[in-house]
Amino acid sequence: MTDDAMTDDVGPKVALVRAAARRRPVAPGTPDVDPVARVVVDVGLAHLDRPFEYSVPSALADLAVPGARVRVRFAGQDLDGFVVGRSAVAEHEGPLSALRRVVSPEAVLTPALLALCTAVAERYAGSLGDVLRLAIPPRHARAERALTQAGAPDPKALPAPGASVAQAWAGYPAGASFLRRLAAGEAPAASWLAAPSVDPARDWPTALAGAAGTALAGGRGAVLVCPDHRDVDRVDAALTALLGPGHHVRLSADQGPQARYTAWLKVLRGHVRCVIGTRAAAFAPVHDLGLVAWWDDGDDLLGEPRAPYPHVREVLGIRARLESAALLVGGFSRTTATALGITQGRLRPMVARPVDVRRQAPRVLIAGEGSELERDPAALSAHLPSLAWRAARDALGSGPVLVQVPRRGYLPSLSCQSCRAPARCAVCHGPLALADRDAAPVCRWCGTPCRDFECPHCEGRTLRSAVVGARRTAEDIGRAFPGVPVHTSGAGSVLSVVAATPSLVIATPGAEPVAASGYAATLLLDAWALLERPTLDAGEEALRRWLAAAALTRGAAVGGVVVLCGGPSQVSQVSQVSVPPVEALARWDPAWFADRELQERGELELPPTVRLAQLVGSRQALRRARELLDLPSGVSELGPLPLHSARAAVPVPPPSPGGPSTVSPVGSCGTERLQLLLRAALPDGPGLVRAVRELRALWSARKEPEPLLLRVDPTEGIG
DNA sequence: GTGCGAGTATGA
DNA sequence: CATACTCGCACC
Repeated sequence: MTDDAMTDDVGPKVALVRAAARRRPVAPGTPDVDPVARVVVDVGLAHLDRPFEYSVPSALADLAVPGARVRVRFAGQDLDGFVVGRSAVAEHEGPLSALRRVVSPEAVLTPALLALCTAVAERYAGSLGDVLRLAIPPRHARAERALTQAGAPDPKALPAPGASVAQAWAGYPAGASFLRRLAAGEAPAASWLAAPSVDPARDWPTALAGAAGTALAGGRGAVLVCPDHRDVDRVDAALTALLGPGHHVRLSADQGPQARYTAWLKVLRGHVRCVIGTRAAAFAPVHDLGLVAWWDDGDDLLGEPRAPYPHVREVLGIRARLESAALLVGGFSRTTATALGITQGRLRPMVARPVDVRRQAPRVLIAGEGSELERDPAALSAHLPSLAWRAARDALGSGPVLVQVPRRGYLPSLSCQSCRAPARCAVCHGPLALADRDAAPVCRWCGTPCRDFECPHCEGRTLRSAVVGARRTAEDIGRAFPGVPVHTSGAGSVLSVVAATPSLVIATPGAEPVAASGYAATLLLDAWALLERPTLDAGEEALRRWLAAAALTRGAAVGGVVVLCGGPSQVSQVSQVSVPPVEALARWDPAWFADRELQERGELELPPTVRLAQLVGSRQALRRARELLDLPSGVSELGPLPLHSARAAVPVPPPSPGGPSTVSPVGSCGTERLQLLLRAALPDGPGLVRAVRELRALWSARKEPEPLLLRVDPTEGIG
């Protein structure tokens, strides 16, 4: 920092700064052009989340372009940052340090990306630095060099979106006008409920690719996001089929650093304008963006697990607005968040004709209605209702049968044999689970093995499995259908496709392989297990998973059948009562369910009809947080309550005699973590989020000793 | 977070 | 009066 540039240029006041900042360094090596750089420094402190000014040594004048990665001295350490602007004069009164190094002159933080990341940080009360880390992949110098040497590719001729796109969207009356407006450079926004189709010319990946192709043909770019890489594979293939190679790139977490950065650079440099990828692809710096689209809004993989936890829905929604792009959210089901967009007039519904849905959707049967007393020994041994067993047996004559099981692993969840209460850890009251067939049960929260179980309610000492998991089911079902090949797909080994020949495919939700020309039948097991999850979205999530599996099944017109097992209707008295997710599946009417669910959320003042913010910490931390919080009017406080109260259906028994000191804290279970929820009506949401952001800055500036977690739009602990 | 200066405590 | 330490705040 011995640079003389630093002393020279702290001069006249700032009136002309804005005009001067617009000039670009023209003559290489000219030292006096915009010698001040505004730098967003990655200092992990909330109250320092703003640009700082540095002097630009003349040797770096041409390299330190807006968007470049740099290294700067900050508070005695070398930190990474991005140049976000250059100017002739500093606004900062004191002396400036010099940029230490330009890591790469590649302008990775484009103005559009900066605007997007700033808006996302604001929306989630997070820091810009955190969002930039999600948006910009780590630099890979070799990829940068290799791509530079390769040079920009010749723009290949784009095939005009022809009959194939029209065909993929033919089943949707609103499709033609959406595509027309998209092609014309407008910004339509739609919630697309895909009709199930096992016809590759009309399936959802082809339709999505067609929408992207339409944006490209209109001279604009497209960003497509899918929850996982298998969905990305399908859309990737559909894009290649439609556009040929070279017009799109893929950006997904399963790529290596070099492949990922190469693909990202191709987008940044404008070599391609179409991206298909997993959630981080929502930030891909596509030029002239014309379309943002994502698939399966309800999949929790679209929620970023790192701070500030932005959801693809919000990122792409903000982005469509900032860049005037069309927006398309697709799925076999519709989330309440998307249904809200429709009622607010932000989204237009795009659905198939009822007659097409009826033909293309499988027939849905609810096991337990009517013939439940009839028992088959083979069905019994497979733990299947006989209706399901017979459906599978019949279907195996003509193709593969999918069996969806809601939980992974072997006997995953345990309860008391005598009173059926969920078995809980003696240390922290987390749920007990069997990881292996032979090992002792283990707490899923703190990992403590449980050697001698004693039920706090009935003093029973025996455990039973509450839900039969995937591996167990595969063994049982395999025995029930001797001679039929059995495939499993789930955590660890996920299959993407299975052949059209008869086989049994046991899969956990989200891991169902696609069967060429569709499954002949699909069994959905343990419906209760999904429905009774004590989370806000249990019904929505159950229906989403059922529809996703059912959509891989042949249409009713060609004998496709889905059997829902272990659902509420298996208790025949309950079948009279409407269980909305079950009814929505049977009628294949996700729109009805979403509307109904949204209305219920509205009546109960639950998200997405209100804005929630969550504070998590010790009792002292929350007390202090409330002192520092400057809440606008209209925000209500709920709690503080123990964080896991929703999941801990069992009351917490008193600590064993001998005092709390004998119970050693294990993991996070030892410290008492409470949550305080802040709730605001949607119009007051920005005020709530601003208050949370200010609290975060204060907490950091005051060096509060206790940790405090702040989260806007929490997903856990709000059941 | 780190570095530093002001202010305060401690001891020869 | 010199040195050791804490506290508070700026960090460009």
